[in-house]
Amino acid sequence: MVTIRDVAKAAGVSLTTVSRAYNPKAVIRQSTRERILKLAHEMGYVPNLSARSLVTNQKFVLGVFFSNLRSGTPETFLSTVINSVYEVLPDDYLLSVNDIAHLSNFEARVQMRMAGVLVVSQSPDDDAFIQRLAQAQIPTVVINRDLEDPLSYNVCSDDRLGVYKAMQYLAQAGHQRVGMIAGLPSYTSAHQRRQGFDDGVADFGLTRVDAAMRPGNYSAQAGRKQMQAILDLPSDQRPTAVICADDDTAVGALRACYQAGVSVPAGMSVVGFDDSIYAAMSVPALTTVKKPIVQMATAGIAKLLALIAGEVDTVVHKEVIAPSLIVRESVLDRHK
Amino acid sequence: MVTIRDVAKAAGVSLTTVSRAYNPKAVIRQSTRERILKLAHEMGYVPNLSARSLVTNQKFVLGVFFSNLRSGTPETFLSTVINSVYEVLPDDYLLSVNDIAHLSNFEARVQMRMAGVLVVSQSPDDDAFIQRLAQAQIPTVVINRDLEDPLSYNVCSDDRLGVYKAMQYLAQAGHQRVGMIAGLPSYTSAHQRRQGFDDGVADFGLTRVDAAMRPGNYSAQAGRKQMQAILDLPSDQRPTAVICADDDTAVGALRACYQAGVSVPAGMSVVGFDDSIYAAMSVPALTTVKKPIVQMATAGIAKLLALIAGEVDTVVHKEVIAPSLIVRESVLDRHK
DNA sequence: ATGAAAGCGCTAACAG
DNA sequence: CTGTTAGCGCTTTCAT
Repeated sequence: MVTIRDVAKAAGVSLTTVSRAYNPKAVIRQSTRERILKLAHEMGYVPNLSARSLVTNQKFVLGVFFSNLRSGTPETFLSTVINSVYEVLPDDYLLSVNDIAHLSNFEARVQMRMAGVLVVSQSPDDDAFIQRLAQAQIPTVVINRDLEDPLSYNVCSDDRLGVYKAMQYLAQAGHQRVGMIAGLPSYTSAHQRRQGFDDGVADFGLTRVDAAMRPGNYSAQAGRKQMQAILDLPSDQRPTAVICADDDTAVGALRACYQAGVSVPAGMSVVGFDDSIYAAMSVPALTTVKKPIVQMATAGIAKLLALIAGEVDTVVHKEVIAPSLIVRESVLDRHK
Repeated sequence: MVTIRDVAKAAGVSLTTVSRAYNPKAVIRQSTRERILKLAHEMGYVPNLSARSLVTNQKFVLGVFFSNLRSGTPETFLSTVINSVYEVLPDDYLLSVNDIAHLSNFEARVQMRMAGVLVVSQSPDDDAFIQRLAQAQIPTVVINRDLEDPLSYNVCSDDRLGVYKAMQYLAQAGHQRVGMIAGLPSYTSAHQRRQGFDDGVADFGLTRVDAAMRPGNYSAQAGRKQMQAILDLPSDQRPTAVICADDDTAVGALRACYQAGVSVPAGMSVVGFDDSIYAAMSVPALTTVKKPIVQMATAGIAKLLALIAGEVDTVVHKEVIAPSLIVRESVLDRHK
């Protein structure tokens, strides 16, 4: 293993000079730096980060935490977020992927070793963890969930607006009677999506079909069961379109329609939320609100890197990104 | 920050003794060890791994590499593999997720810092990377792909057998005329799956419909296009069932049927491969061969940990796991 | 069974 | 602009 000493000897300078060559803001003659860097590279020298960490206390791992990797994390999140992180990750940093629900040894894994943490949060269950990060003074950015009382930087999407846009689209497509299969009441996003629904009904003069306002839990099972209940309604009492709290719910709803022999969108229109990978794959392909996960991840990681670099920004604590509507096949245009 | 010195002082022993308390195989009186460990814990002492690494050269990061996180990695792989790793990961290890196709700085990220690497390989493109790991003497296990000439431990699934099982099922369900939409010819798995098809045709007396033997590339687009071509055949020249090289292809095939007004499975049976997350979600739900990803990951990580621990095993270099058939709705039972 | 001392590879004052 | 020196927190001989 070639160390800084070997390089120093070969270059005919002291350890310190070599060390400085690797430190961008050290004062050193440009020509010496170049000469050393070139030589070091030829010799196959790679700085030992353990040694550096030991003296500087710097860390070279960036942590990404998901609420629960075993269930509930939309699969697209994982790869999308990881990719976004790598876009901008300094090339001596490692990216560690973790699961809040099953984390053990916070001290050794997180506190001692992570330069910063990006939390992709799905639920308030993560609050204890987020608080712990704050206490440990670890630079943290929370994305995906709207933090009520932000202890950390927070980048989230405007879910209310997303559903509102879907409602507008429904109205324009000539729908009048609408229903909704909701999300888990304990989730902030569920309320925001419901709010978008209510605002849409009010602003676009739609009719809320109370018997078609159903509870749900972000699962396909619930989506199926609740859509069955809606389809059990006499056809003149049914809504012509149903907004689902997420794509899983919507896919379940699609299945219920299929099994009941109701064609989508001819007999029932369905709208999802998230734009998960199977939204485009489903039959029919799902019209859905695309959660701006790429934008949240990109903005979040940029902020995190700035925090780590010490560029503190005490003003902006929350950033809200607008989602967009992806029109596919599951909503009928009643004007045609 | 509390260091080993502080603990030593508080316990009235030397640094060395505290260090020994943390080293399972050091000679130290049991009662002293317990006393020290308890005290250290109370004081909030956490061993500094940078310092330990510096002297022992041990590493405390386990790397998981995927062929390409931006495309081609079935989404389920990611979370499944990560979960399997955490099942057994020692709690002072970090898990780092990486992308072979976009890896930079091998030396600093991998060579200097990873105790071992689990490669979830999709294609021969990864061979250069695998070779590099071998050269760098990094404990490595490659899963998911059948390595022709294993430089590393290799855990893969018997894809031939998987398709063969599907063929058997088709035969039992009364199908006679069969076709296939294949995978990328450059992939070993494509050949193995094709072999399973051919073996199935031979052993179960099925009829291979040559006009329905189509190329593919593991994408829904290809699946759709190729199924369209199959559906363009006069109905008496069509196969009654088509095996797809993977679930993406199968989902595309499902769409083609839907658009052509051919109902699945009544008018056409479709079988996938992988058991990806949308296999259960599709309409109709896909009958498919489940790739034993959990088993591969579990076996692979166990082997990797053994390698890291220095328990070398020069005999077994490859482990092959049998996949299973998941019966859902996309195959017609022609006996009914 | 325990302690003293040396040193892992590097950075950070402090001099020059 | 460059070199000398003193550690960072820990493990490891070598004594005792």
